[in-house]
Amino acid sequence: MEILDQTDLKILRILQKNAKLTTKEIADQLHLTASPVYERVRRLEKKGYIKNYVAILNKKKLNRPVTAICMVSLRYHNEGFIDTFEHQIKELIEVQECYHMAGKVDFFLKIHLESLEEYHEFVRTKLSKIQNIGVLESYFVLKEIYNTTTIAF
Amino acid sequence: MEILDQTDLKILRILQKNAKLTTKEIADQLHLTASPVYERVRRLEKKGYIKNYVAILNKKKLNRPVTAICMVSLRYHNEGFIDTFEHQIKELIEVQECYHMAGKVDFFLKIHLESLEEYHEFVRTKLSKIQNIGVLESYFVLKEIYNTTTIAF
DNA sequence: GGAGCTATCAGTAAATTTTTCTGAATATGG
DNA sequence: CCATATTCAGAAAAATTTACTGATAGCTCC
Repeated sequence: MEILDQTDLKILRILQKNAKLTTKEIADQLHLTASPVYERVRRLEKKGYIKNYVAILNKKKLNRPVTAICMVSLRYHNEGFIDTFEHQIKELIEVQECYHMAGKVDFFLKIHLESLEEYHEFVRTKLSKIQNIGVLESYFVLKEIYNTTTIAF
Repeated sequence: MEILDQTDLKILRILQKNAKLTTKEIADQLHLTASPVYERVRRLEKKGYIKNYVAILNKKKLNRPVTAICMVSLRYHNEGFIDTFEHQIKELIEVQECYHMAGKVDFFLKIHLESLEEYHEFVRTKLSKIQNIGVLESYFVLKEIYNTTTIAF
């Protein structure tokens, strides 16, 4: 299987919305029996189309109501500096996402915290300890309008 | 159960990394049997600590290798305009996340696409059709350094 | 058009997991 | 110290997963 057919795509669309459906339930939606659905899911996992299965938790109930976005620019852009930055960012447990960007900022971070005070502490004791940061711009989420893990295809 | 004990927190930490573990496997990690773990998971779902279970797919294999970040500012900030914007954004299937921000930009979007050309088309035929957009800044992800759905707690 | 090959599917049965229930042990609070 | 509530282990039933078999359809090359 090098290319996916419509059935494979449908299965992926279903699973990225709800991974707790049984193969039988998926099969019913696709007018198939459980066997082919089971085999296709296994194949999609093995081939790497499905990276993993996760539970999505309620941030607010777990006392992480603050989401901050950080735009970071480095002072120097040697390869070594960039790699070092990447390594150090991965150590910070508050960071959920980090991207190396094209444009006027170098890195983009999404961070989940308990409070604005904790953000202050995060910047003071962790981010600012990282060498070579030039510019740091902070933004805060007022309201989550839309947030999904699915991709459209 | 109004408050979570350490066992509940451990279960949540495990499930947000791997939702395919059996209750038995989780129980072994916690030195318990399957029954209490099963009951706790059910309770955590029911109480809303677990929002849902999803499969995380491989964007690149599904031909969505381009991630763009959009910063949007509105021209006018009446309540009606903001609500309208929110509604219209939710219709755009390319948008995976949208946040209303505090600061010099109003909205933050994360978008997954097939190519840079498709981004051009997305802005031309969809974003620019939304009324009242003042400033639009685009950034592109060069490299995904870190990207998880987990939160630290 | 037909033989041979491949891919996909349905059906079945065993293995595993989920789910429910019961009773024991431990903590809690008057 | 007793009564109550909570949490847990264990067992058994229900459901699902997993592996296997054979049938069918589509495709390719003669």
